[in-house]
Amino acid sequence: MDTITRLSALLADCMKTVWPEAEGLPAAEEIRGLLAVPPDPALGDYAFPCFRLAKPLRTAPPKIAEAVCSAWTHGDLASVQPVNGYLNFFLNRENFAAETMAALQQGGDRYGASDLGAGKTICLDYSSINIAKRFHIGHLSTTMIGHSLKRIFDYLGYTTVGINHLGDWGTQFGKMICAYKKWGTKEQVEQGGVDAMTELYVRFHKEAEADPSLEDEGRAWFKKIEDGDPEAMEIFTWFKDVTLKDAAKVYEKLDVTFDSYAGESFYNDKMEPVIRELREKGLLVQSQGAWVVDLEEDHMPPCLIVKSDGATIYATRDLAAAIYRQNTYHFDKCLYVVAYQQDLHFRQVFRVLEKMGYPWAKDCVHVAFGMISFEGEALSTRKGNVVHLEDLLDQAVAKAREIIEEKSPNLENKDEVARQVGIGAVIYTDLSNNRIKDIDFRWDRALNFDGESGPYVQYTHARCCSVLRKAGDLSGVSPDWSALTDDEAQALLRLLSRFPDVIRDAADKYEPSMITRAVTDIAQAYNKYYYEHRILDGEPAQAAARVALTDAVRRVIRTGLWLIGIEAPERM
RNA sequence: GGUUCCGUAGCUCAGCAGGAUAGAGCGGUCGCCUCCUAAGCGACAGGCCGUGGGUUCGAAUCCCGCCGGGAUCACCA
Repeated sequence: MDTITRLSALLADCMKTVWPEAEGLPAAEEIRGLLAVPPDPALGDYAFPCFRLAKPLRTAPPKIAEAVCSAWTHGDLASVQPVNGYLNFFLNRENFAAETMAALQQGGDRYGASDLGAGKTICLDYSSINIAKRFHIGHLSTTMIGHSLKRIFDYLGYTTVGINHLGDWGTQFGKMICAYKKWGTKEQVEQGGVDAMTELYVRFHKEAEADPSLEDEGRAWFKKIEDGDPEAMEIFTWFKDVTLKDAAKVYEKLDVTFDSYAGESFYNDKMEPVIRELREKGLLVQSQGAWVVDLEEDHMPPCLIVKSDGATIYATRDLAAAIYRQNTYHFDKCLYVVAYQQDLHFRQVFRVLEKMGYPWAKDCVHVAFGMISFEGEALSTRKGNVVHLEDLLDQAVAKAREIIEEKSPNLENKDEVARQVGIGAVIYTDLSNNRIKDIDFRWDRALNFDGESGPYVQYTHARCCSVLRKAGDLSGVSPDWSALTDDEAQALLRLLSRFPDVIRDAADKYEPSMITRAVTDIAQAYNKYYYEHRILDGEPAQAAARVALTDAVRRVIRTGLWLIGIEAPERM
């Protein structure tokens, strides 16, 4: 049991002793939640506000605080002082250090991991790229938030299923084939890849303005895809392969993987049963020539299921996909890491699932994130107002390489470290703010390696590694935890002790940025500690304690960075 | 207009199941490498927490109104 949990339990007992008859006293668990950190460390390490006890006990808060203080008998754990209605606890620092270090050492490389999610499955729908489109910065958030959440839930013992719900269906693919047949060559697409496909698509639209009959030809080609025409399928599948090969390069750089690439086309033959089911359940009504599910009682516009031309739409596919995922994976949660623009769409789809009588509809969650713009303007492929992710990653790596050349000319594996640092910087920026915040991409900010940044945290990790290399072997020395009773070490220990809670909070809120912030705080606290204290000098027992703390920081930073998808080089 | 999200330092943001004097980073000014990595550390400057009410012993945090901004409102995804 960690120190805070013990403190909470003892405080609950203590209050029960003082007021055996009282009702409405908080239980240990509740106390743990109410414990606060005082604004000034001089006031104590933890504080319990007594104000809400005033009513049940019919006593003024300062009196309550005094009564608890005089009954407190656990000075070995913490001393306590009454101040203005607060119980201010001063932890026994050596004890806190010893307990926290014990937990850290017991956790080892899996500190903060748990079996909380044992037997539970989480599906994550993220990245979900479109076929024939280049991977650009607008795809980074969904990719990295999803990837990070997958690692976080893995770490907490859940079974996770990462799904890249490919955007590989729709009339545009018919148009692309049409354009390819008219103006394209095999070599052109083989060599030009996705860019060549985009060119064909752009050309199609240009020519279609002059010759509207092209639109019909495009539609005809899409119909052929739907019907499984061999030639159409061959080209379509090929386009898909080329796109995925292109995306694979980026995924490899980011070290992002998926368990499934079942995209929209995968559900082509799975929508008919859904439509039938909706009809049987009496949910489908005809409106303006289309079939919809009315959601007026939910204050939402109707959910369109079948268009007036008889074709299905993305809501239909999302319904089919959700049902398929539940039947296949039996998920406990299905997370959709998709931009907030689609908020209404998901609310509609989830509501329709509920109306269909699926109790698991409530387990579908839209993990929404903010929009990305570029230097203040909306991203637009047509206007050329995009930054391709590969370019961004390459530039970040190049910048890292420059800095290494300047600061660590003797580093052995410069290219490898430049790759880790450059990509880490990009990912850190993406996962540093609450996901709902819009991001205005700016080159100067994306390539800033100072202050709160990926490289800063990685640097701190490398610094820990450096200290540990110089420490030599202290395994025979029993650490003297009283060497960790200073303010800086205690601040660091507090952050480290809270880290497992942070992981759980991040999972509860689907918020990787909480991890980003936690590792940043730990890095800051360590850098401060590093400047205030000599780690390797002094008595062996003291050095052993400080080295152990350094090793704990190293491991926690490494774990934290891993959870957000960033590597931790040992030198930089 | 309906729905929904957001508004905290010049900029980017933490803090929001209410708690003591609102915190970081960037940018600015000024310090710190005979000592474990200066991609670091410290100091200074910078705030009616959009605004007006309400609830409360206590509100940046909860509720309501208003102002400002984003997103969205069926045959694209």
